[in-house]
Amino acid sequence: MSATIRDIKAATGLSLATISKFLNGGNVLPENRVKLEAAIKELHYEVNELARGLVTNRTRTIGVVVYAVENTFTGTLLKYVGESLRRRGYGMLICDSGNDEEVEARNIKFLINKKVDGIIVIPVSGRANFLEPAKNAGIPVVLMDRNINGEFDCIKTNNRTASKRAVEVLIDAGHTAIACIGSESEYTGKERLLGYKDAMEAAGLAIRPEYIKRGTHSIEFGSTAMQELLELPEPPTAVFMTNYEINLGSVITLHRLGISCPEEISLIGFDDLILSHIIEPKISVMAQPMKEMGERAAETLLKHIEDSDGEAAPEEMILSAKYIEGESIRKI
Amino acid sequence: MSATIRDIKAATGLSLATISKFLNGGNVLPENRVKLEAAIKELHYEVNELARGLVTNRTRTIGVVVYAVENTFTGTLLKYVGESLRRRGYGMLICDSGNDEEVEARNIKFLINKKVDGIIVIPVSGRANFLEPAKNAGIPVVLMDRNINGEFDCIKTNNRTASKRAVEVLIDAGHTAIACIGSESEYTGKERLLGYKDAMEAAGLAIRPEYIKRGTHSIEFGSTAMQELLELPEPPTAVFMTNYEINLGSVITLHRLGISCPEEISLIGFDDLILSHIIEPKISVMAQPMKEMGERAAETLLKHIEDSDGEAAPEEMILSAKYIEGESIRKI
DNA sequence: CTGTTAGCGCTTTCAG
DNA sequence: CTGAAAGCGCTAACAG
Repeated sequence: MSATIRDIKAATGLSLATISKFLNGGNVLPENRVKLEAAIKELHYEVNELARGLVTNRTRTIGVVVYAVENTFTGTLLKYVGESLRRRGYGMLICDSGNDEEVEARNIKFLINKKVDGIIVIPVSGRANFLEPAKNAGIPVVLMDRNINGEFDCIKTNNRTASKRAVEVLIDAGHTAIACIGSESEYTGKERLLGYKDAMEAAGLAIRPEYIKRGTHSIEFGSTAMQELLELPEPPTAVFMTNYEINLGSVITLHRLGISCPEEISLIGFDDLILSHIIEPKISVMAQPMKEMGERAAETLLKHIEDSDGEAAPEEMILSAKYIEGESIRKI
Repeated sequence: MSATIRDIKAATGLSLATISKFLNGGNVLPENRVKLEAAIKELHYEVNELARGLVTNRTRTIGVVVYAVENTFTGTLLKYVGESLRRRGYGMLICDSGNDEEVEARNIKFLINKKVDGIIVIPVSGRANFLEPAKNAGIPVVLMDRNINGEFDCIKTNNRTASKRAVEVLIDAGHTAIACIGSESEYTGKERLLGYKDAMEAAGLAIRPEYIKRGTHSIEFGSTAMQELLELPEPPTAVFMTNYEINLGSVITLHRLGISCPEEISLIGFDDLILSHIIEPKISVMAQPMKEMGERAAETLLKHIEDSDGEAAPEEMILSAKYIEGESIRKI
């Protein structure tokens, strides 16, 4: 169907080696350059990257595995990762795990078989064995957002510290009955809960078990957890919501029940994605530096690939989340 | 680095042909099957899809090019497309065009060079020449959401009819001063504006030029357009917002200016993505069948690939958007 | 059922 | 600067 280098050879009379050299930016005689350019245009020739990759053992393609593509957080990260990779001349092969660990494991194998030069993962959960095949194949891996066990490079934010800071904002506003809604299976959920406890303890406040809600990373859970908190005999006066989906779910419940924020309940959330700007009132949040995370992940991975620095010790890069003030916290 | 079929040969004593046959699901003697499985596990053998693709001329991979990955609409579509493809044994190679037509054109070439079996595109705009290379290479293409010029298969919704219906809902509620905010460069923007006009004309209502706002497909534009409408000497009593981003932008403005909906202004929007459920009040919308669109796109493309039906006439599949009632329309 | 052989389209020595 | 030849890892005849 499509033209090959042999068709170019037939059209120009040049040898395969010369054509290949030209395709890869090498020097050829001006007259040959003209002939080649004409033949390539004429025949709609495009390099077959399969063949090229087979011999060079490099595909200039990075696999990116995300736990859910439809998620705004991962979508935003993908955007920045993709931009960085493109700038460096790499393509991106995105795989969606659909929050399913089996699919995630298959995605990794798929990418290995496709001979990607490296893999970036925003993992579904905290189990790392699914990355074994990449390790065996010698393919560098960089994790984002959620760390696993220190075996791989990881770009993340100071989840625990930032969470402590978030809760301190509530405490500084005079709140003492502070609840926390978080995801239970993920790395970030665990870290952020620890930050919550850090702040409470540092302030000498009691941690009431009924104020800690843990469940899935979902709008649904955020919604029901908030409702349960409100139905307690002594509901909290402030809530720390530890991820974007929980921010959304919580706010849905408040709207549904007609509870006003910050008058009746104060909120602080995590992640400053578009929603935060549209919800009334504007929620105060700890914002993760999305662009920087994406860029750092791409750069770190490419450094490994291009320096092929064998077995460098895994690095953990921790970026700082920033406090963005909204109007969701009442001083008492 | 990784094991090849030759390593398996050395480990088992079998021939390349037998091993290949086994890898592709062929029958081998039970004892050989045992040997092969052991060797494969032992050596962490994984097929090199580059080599396989080179000889079979099929990669079982579909390229998907979207105008913006971080966009919830495309993310949702990607999710369903990906699920369908996986179910059929195909992988998905996602490329983000970042709303840039040059990047989009490069993405198509990238996918061709990677020898994908087919391409699904949610295009940036209405210019089709960027798909020429795919045509030349004989790679089937299916468009989603935005049609281009009838040269390719396309899965979309009844934008014009659905828009007419949306405006009729406003008219039926007694509104006559109805504005429309839409994107100007895209196929969907144009179609939806036509639907608006259809409804206005059918009802014998004047179409006031100052009530038609056209600009980019963005939250920013939705936001400023709504503001401009409100500042008119005679502001509209109802607004038809023709895409998701414009829904968001418009609502942000209302919130910022403290204008209440539906008391002071009535709204109807397009697309029922998560935001609609969190915004107060719940916006009435025309909802596109996201899952069906994704599935149909995948199925249509695979049919072309697997039947390799040469030059079948391009098909346009039109799905119906559904009216979802919210609380954003006041009867007058 | 198994083995031998040729070749997919490209890059890469190594000579010239 | 150019060319001839070998080979990346796999599949696909064809024989046996």
